[in-house]
Amino acid sequence: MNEAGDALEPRELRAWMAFLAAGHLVDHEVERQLKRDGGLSHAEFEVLVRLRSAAGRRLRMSDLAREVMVSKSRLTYQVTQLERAGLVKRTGCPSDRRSVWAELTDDGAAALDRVRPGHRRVVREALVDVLTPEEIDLLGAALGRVADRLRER
Amino acid sequence: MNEAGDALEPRELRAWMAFLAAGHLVDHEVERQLKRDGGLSHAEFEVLVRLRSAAGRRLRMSDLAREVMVSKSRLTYQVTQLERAGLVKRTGCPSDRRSVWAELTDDGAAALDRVRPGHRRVVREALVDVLTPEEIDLLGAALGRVADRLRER
DNA sequence: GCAAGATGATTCAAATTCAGACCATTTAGA
DNA sequence: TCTAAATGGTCTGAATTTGAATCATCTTGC
Repeated sequence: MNEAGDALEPRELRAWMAFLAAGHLVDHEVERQLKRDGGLSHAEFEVLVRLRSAAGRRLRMSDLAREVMVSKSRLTYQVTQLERAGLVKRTGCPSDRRSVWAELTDDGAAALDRVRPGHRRVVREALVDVLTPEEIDLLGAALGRVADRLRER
Repeated sequence: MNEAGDALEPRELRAWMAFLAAGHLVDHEVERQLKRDGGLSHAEFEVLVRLRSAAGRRLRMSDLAREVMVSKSRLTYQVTQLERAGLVKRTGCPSDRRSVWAELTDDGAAALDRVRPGHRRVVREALVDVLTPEEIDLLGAALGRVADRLRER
């Protein structure tokens, strides 16, 4: 019934526009809180979060880039900034001398602790608390599938 | 049961991460297609889309900025680029001499026609076709509510 | 053991984005 | 009618992002 290039149906269009708008607006809130409470961009925050939960609090640059979904050159810049702020440090990896470990410092962990409560509050207020538990589950399942599909390419 | 700064429950966390990841990945696809097929960024494309559906194919800069959800200075830059490419033109507004109309040109409309089929295909393949009709509806309702809440601030 | 290609990361210049200052006009209020 | 505040846009310099080029190190296949 719908060819690939046809206009979206109203229901589809509504979903697409809501998806776009919610993405923009929520991210804007998140960005604002992180900047205000810790001087961090959202991407920088994500870097710290991933490092925190990694074994030995460290990851190789390219794995980190993959997880945070940023380009390699962008990550290089961000890690440089974080390093300058003392929140992360770089170490050479002995087994593969091409790669570089980015490692969370104690200051980095502390910075994370400082902003995380506010961050959670924003995620709650902007997204979680606005949805019913059923919606939460369905959102997780549906958008999880969307993300998985796009990752496996 | 949940205080504002507590960690998210697993179900909530899954939804939040899926929301983030899907946002990034879908936007990446959209960006890629628009750049490839028409040399447009997603934001530029949105500008053209809004102008197309506006009365007289034109909007004042600040209304446009509000609709596309970009800062005023960013829109100034983007419209300058689009104008340079001949897809949009600026006109002074006679009733309020502060404001400026951004108006879609015929070339702009043509450019839109050129990229739109591909754009729809991407939205279909990345999002719409991955979801059931029920999920589409629920996504529209739930995220529509999220967006509305954040807009009314 | 070695050349050719893959991989990990950085660098560079150009393009874009940001935040705030700024200018012109309009609106409201005394 | 004036003036202070609000609004609409642009501009500026600094920060960030992009994409291609580069460099060094691994891996493969011979």
